[in-house]
Amino acid sequence: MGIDLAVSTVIFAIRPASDPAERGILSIPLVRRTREPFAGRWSLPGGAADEAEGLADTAARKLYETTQLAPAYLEQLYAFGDTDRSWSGRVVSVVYWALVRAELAEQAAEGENVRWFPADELPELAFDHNRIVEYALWRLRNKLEYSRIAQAFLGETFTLTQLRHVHEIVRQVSLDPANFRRQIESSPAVVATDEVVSGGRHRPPRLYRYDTTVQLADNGPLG
Amino acid sequence: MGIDLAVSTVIFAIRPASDPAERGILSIPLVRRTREPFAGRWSLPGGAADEAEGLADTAARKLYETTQLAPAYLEQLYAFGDTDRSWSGRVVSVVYWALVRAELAEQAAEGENVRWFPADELPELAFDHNRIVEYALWRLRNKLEYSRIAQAFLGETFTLTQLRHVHEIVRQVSLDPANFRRQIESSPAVVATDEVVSGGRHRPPRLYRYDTTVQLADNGPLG
DNA sequence: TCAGTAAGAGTCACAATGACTAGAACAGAG
DNA sequence: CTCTGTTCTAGTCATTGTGACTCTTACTGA
Repeated sequence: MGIDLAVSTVIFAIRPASDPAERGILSIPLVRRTREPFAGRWSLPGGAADEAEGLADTAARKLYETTQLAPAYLEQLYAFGDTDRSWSGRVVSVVYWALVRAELAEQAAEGENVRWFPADELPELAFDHNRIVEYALWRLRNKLEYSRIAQAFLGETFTLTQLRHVHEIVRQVSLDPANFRRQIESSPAVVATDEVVSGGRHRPPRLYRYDTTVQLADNGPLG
Repeated sequence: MGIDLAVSTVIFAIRPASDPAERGILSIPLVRRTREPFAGRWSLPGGAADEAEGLADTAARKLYETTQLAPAYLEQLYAFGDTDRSWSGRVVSVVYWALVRAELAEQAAEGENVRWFPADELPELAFDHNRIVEYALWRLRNKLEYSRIAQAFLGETFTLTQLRHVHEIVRQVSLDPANFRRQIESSPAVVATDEVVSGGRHRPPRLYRYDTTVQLADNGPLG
C-alpha cells in the first residue's frame, strides 16, 4: 500500500591501486543486503526516508552510518521511480552522489558487509543499482570537466600533478601536464601557495589550494 | 505519519507578445489552488504520485489533465524534499519540466483556474514553487546552449530565424543572425529542406528540419 | 521604380586549445 | 662528484571556434 520513499547514495573515492604503475582507481563502497529481496547481493548504501529530516541530510546520515565516511561533496542525482524497479512493492528512490577524499577513503573500514569496488567492474547489484551507478558515473565524468569538483577527491592542498591524476583516473584519459597546468592556472579559483613538497625523488612541486570562497560547482539557484 | 509523494511539472512555451515588436514571451501555465493550504494562490500543475504509474507518466498525465497540453520534451528537474516546504505534513515533490510547441500553447484554453504567466513575472506562488520555477528556468537556459531542445518549442520544420528567436527569447540575449546560422549549420543534426516560406514580406527563407534520429538532449544512460 | 528589410555568404581578429620543445631542479647510481 | 632519469615549469606553433562586421541577394509595399 502506498509508495515507499528511499534515499541512497553513490559514493566515489580514489583508492590506491594494487599495481603501483596506476595512480589509483575510482572506487565505490557497496553494502551487502541481508534481507530479501536480493539477499546477499551488493547494493548502494541507503534506507527509508526519514519524516523529520531533509533528503540530503538522510543521504549524508545513512552514508556515515554504513561507511563512517563524511563526503566532501554531495549532490542529488535523480529520483528513480519506475514501477518495476523493486520486487517488493513500489519504491521511489531519491539517489545522491558523493565524493570522498582519498585520505579518508583509505582509512575506511572494510568488513564482511561493506566493501569497495572499482567503479567500472561492479558485480551484479540489487534492484536497478547497476543502472544508477552508470548514470552517476556519467554525471561525475561530465561534471569534472566543467566544474571544480575534482578538488573534493583531494585534501586542502595538492599539487597540480595530483589534480591531473584525478582527472586522468576518473575520465580515463591521459592529459598533457603543461596544457593542464595552463588551464588550471588561468582560473582564479586556484591559488598557488609558496610551499613545495620536499622529499620527493624529483624537482619539488608547488602546492596549490582552492579559493574556499568559490564553490565547487555551480548548481544555479539551488546553491 | 508517512511522507506524501507528489509530482509536479514546470511547463514552458513561447506565447505571442501583446507588443508586436517582441517576438514572443517565455510563459508558464499555472493552476489556481482551490483548497488549503494556499487556497486561491497559483501553483504548478501536479498531484499525488500514482502507485501504478511511473513518475514521468504521472507528470505527463497530470499535465495533460489540467492544461490539455502534450509536451514535446519532458525531463526530470529535481526532487524537492525539505522538511519545511509544506504547511500540511511532509511532502516530497518530484518535479519535471516540459517544453510545449508554440502552436499548441496558443490553442490552449485559459480559464478561471488555469492561466499563462510570463516566466519571469510570476506572482507569489503556493509552497516553494517560486524557487522551483527559478531552478527550472536556470536549467532550461543552460540546456538550451549545449543541446538541441530549442527545437521542441517549434514545429516539424522551421526557419533559422524562428530558431534564433527561441534562443533570444529564452536566454534574453540578441544573437547575430549570420553567426547563429554558421553555428547551426555546422551541426549535422539540422538539415536544410529545399522548401522555402513564401508569402513573407522579404526574401523567402529556407525551411530546416531536425534529424529525427538524433535526440534532443544527451542525458547519458537515462536516454 | 525605389526604399526598407531580412536572408544568406563571406572576412577579419582574437581567444582557447592540442601538440610539441626545452630548460630547470631534484634523487639516486656509479 | 658527475651522470642519468624524471618531473616541474615555461615557452612556441598551428588549428579551431567565435564575436563583430560587411556585402550581396531577394522579396514586399509605397
